[in-house]
Amino acid sequence: MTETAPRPTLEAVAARAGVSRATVSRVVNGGDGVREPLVERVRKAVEELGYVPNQAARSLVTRRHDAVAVVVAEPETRVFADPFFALQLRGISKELTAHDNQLVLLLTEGRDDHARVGRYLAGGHVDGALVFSLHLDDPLPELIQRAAVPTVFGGRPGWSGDRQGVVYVDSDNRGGARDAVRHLVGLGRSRIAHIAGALDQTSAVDRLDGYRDVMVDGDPRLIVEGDFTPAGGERAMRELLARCPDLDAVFAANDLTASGALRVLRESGRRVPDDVAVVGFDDMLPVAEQSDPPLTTVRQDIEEMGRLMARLLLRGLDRHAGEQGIAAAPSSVVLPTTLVRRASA
Amino acid sequence: MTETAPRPTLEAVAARAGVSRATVSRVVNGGDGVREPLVERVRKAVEELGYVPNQAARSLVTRRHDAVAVVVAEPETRVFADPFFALQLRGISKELTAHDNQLVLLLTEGRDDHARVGRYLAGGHVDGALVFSLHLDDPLPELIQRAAVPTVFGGRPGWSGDRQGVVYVDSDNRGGARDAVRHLVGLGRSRIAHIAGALDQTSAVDRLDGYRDVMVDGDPRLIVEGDFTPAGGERAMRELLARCPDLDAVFAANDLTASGALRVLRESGRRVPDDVAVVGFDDMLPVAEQSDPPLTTVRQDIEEMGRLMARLLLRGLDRHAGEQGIAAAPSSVVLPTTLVRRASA
DNA sequence: CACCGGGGTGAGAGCGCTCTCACGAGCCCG
DNA sequence: CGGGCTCGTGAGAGCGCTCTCACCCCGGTG
Repeated sequence: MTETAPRPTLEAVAARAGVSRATVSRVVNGGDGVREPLVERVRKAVEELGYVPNQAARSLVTRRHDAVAVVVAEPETRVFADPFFALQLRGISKELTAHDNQLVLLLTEGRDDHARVGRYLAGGHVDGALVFSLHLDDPLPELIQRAAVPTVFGGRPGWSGDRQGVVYVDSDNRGGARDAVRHLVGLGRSRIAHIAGALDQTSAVDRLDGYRDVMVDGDPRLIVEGDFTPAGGERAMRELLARCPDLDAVFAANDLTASGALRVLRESGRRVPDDVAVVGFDDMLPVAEQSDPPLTTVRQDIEEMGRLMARLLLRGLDRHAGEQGIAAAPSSVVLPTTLVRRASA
Repeated sequence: MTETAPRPTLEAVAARAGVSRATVSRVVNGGDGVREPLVERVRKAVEELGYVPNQAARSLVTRRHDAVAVVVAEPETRVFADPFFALQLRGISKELTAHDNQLVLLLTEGRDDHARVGRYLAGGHVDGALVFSLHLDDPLPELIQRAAVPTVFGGRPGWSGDRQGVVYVDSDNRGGARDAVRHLVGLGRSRIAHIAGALDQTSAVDRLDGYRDVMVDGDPRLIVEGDFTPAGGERAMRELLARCPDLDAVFAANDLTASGALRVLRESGRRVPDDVAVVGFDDMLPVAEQSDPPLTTVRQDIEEMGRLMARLLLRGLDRHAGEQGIAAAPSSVVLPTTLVRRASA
């Protein structure tokens, strides 16, 4: 809690180096077109004075902030129940750092906050935004569209790819689900149930679709909606067992759900994987690896998703600045998933 | 990815409202000392134009940014293995938002990043910093001290409270550990082991101290160092069983460690809690609640810790600005913990 | 040898805001 | 009824930086 000392300005550096402000500015910003001896002198002065450019002054004229907002809709309790969020953030952070951009974190919590975020983005405090908006009825995308800030979404937004110019990064939820179910089929299972996630989220819908892709003409009673939580998994599993005691496999929408299902299966006296094989989704380590038995699941490279989101955004930002030809606007990316085989299936 | 429109300036609002820039500025910043009719006119103009102040221009003159950096040392894999980090962040975010401050997230990863963070903080881009630095040998605190930025630490910093002016928020790790061990004693256990956390972190040291507070003259062979991970818990538990097969209770440094211990105990044929009672720490829900049996553990109010850190920092910032009397510099806070009884002990 | 051109450098005008002052009303008091 | 007050308002000077432009000094050319 110390008082901040007065910091040297460009002017001061210029005086010390015996050059003009303009020259110092040039050196500080790359040094192109300045002759070597001068560059050296300026560098020395910068060093000696411990000069650090004033970002506010710079932004004022450049209209650039080298900062990106990351918006996370809080009601996503899921976001806090697993390391998903943290990993993604790490990927984003790495990429932003590599390009000298700052990360401004905006966590929202209810309607009022949405307005706040909208105002902030519209306020032009950041160059772009990375938004996690997984619910179908989320008002955030709307606000962002109005704020006219370059944006990349994490996860396919609810209103689908219809609106033009919408860029997102997502895992191949549908393909991953297909792989999971196919794996179960390959194991000789035929009565394969699915505990879906909360179906107001695209990831849940996509995983369900993937399941259906494989289980064409499957028994609809084998599908129950969960909510991505262990408790939801338990509830759904009980219902499934009541409905179809003959099921021999379960594909759960995520690992948390699977862990709940596992518990109920154990209670009911079923052996996993002997009687019922179980596959999860996410490969959320503390859960998947520690569960009993360890969970076969679908892994998505979460950190890479984050990194990619940032990369896409920055690329888009460059386009605005550089205008180097018609570098196509970045388009959405869907990352592949991989099946991780453990003991449960 | 849309182009940002040119935004109205103070000047424009002034023109529309038929007043001077100064008056608009006054209204925008609270409206004190401006007569009602004018306030109204200005408000209307602001509304109609959709005016949002340019933060860069404002910062340039006020030297305030209304932004706080949150620095998280990445090597803390622990930080990403549980919702700890996310919860703390949520608490911080809430508090900052309530005071119209932005949250700039700085994740570090190795030495280079430390320098980067040091430069950033020294650059005066933010008004203060909240730093999570849990390792004893962390160079970050040093850098921060040099950057002369008001700072509040999350968790007691390694070099202890000796340096004056250091403010931190921590859980009562020692007290919580005492409660845990006393609970085991109350259960009639006497051969109580402790699997410590990584002892280069103050939280681990404090929990160990708490254990020792109760187990005075305890068998030193009952203490093994872990590393806060399930794998570490397994390893430590094996060693403990080999050393002291007669142990009847385990206090683990955190829930993850406890979950590893639980698995080894099960393997070894011990029943929990009948043969060996187990207590964890953190009350990290997905682990503590889902483990088998559910874990008795020590809960800390993580979100509150975050909120408190932010509050302390903002208060310190105010002091610098307001100078309202000798409002004592904020001092460190240690939050109480509570024992949560479940099935494992 | 005068001229032109180009690259390196400096001067200066803002970017949008806050804040200090000076100023002009009103008001109270003598 | 005039002199001081206060309160409300406007004018204007920066905050520290970037960027355009003019200038100057070269070397190469006609």
